Formats: sequence, C-alpha cells, structure tokens
Amino acid sequence: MGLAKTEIFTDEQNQIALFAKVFGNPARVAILQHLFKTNACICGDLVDEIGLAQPTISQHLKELKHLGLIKGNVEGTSVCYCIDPENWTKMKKVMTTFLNTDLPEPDCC
Amino acid sequence: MGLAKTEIFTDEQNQIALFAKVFGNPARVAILQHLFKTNACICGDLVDEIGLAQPTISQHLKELKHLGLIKGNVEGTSVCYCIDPENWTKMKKVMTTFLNTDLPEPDCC
DNA sequence: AATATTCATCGTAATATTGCAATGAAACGA
DNA sequence: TCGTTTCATTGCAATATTACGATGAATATT
Repeated sequence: MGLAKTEIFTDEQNQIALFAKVFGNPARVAILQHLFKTNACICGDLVDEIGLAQPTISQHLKELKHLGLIKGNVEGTSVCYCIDPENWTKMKKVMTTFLNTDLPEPDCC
Repeated sequence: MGLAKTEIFTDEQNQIALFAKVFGNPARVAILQHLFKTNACICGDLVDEIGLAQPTISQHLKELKHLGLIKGNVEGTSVCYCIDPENWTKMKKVMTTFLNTDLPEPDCC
C-alpha cells in the first residue's frame, strides 16, 4: 500500500493529515522557521543555512508551495520565498482547532 | 534514502516533525478525535468506527502510544485506550508555539 | 477442558518519502 | 556572446509507510 485510505475519512481529517504531513520533516520546519525569522524573503540562502543539497531544498520548497503555505517570487536569477499569510492563518485555524479539543477526563488509564 | 537527516536540525525542529508525522495520517487523526469524543476510553470499537482492519488500527494505536499521546489499559480481553492528558498538553505547547510564530510582513511575494 | 473473543505481532505487497548527482533553463555580467 | 549564477527538474537508490491476512497470546465463557 503506502497510501492512506482517504475515502474513509472526513475532509477535515484528511486536511489535518495533509497539513501535518508537510510539517513531518525537520527540513521543512527549518525552512519555515527561517522564513519567519528573516521576514524579508529568502532564496538560496536556505541551502547555506540548512545543510542540505540544493535539489533537496528545492523539492521541499515545492511541497510547501504546493500546499500554499509559501509563495515564490522570481527576481532575476534568484527566487524569493516567503510565508503566505492568508493560507498560513487558515492552516493554523484548522490545526489549532484539532489540537485544542477539550481534554476529557480519562475513565480508565 | 527515505529518512530525514535529523543530526542537522535542532531538537525542537525534530520534535515538531515527530509530532506532526504522527498526525500525518487521517486514520490516526480519526482515532484521536474518537478518543476525545468518547471520553470513556475505547478499544476495538475503533475498528468498527473507522473502516480499517484490526491490525491496521492496532498498529496506529502503537505509534500513538509510542509517542506518549495515548495510554492503553488492559481490561480482561479488551484493551482500553485514552488520551494521555499530560503529554498531549506538552505536545500542544510545542506545536502551537511553532504555529503561532508571528507572521512577518512579506517583503516581496 | 474446549471454544470464543479481543488484541498484538509477523510477514508481505504496494507505494511514498528522502536526499543527491547530473542536467536544464533562465537571467545576469563581462 | 560566453560564461556564471541561481534555481528547477529528472532519475535514482535507500528506506519508510500503509494496509492487510495469517497467526499467536491472553482472558473470558460455556
């Protein structure tokens, strides 16, 4: 298999899983944190900052972009990336709603 | 490869990635949501609720347990699972800190 | 004791993910 | 124009993930 049975689950559950999956790699977390830190957008500095090869970073950026969490802007030969505030906020809403579910009183464990 | 170069990243980044990875499958999201809903703990009802085979559910429960997000309690032939409130709170803190990073004013895109 | 129920574990097939070297494509500078 | 820089894409090898059938272990029921 290797792929989840998404038909079985609600849109919300699948959406949470999709967002979470993109955070499930430390390189992508590092990229996002760096984009947050340098509110000026970044390009190939990420390759220097993070210790991964350029194609690897490029691939991670592609996934983040595909989910809409970042935007890319071509500036001559270099490309400038930054957080997409709107989509980030939407994602945050979905994730925090899930994370903030009220903790029930455990009945057994 | 297939595995992330964790040595390169900070503990925080790796921890975020580990937590996120466990949410990166809709089945595990569904399991957790069900455990939240029925604050009484659940066992094999999850197999009926979610449409996956028993070994599959069992494997997902194992991963959630391994991360400490849920606890299991043997009661006769059945096993009762529930959220681990302490670890859930700890996880929530890590994740929300990451998600709530202040949005910078985008400079380019 | 024999059977049934409940869950975990093992083994396996199909697919996904991660990371990189090699190569392209586009824009810039000399 | 020619080389340089910057980034994307392709192709690949190693490993991880997902889901399931078959089986096992433990307790309960009869």
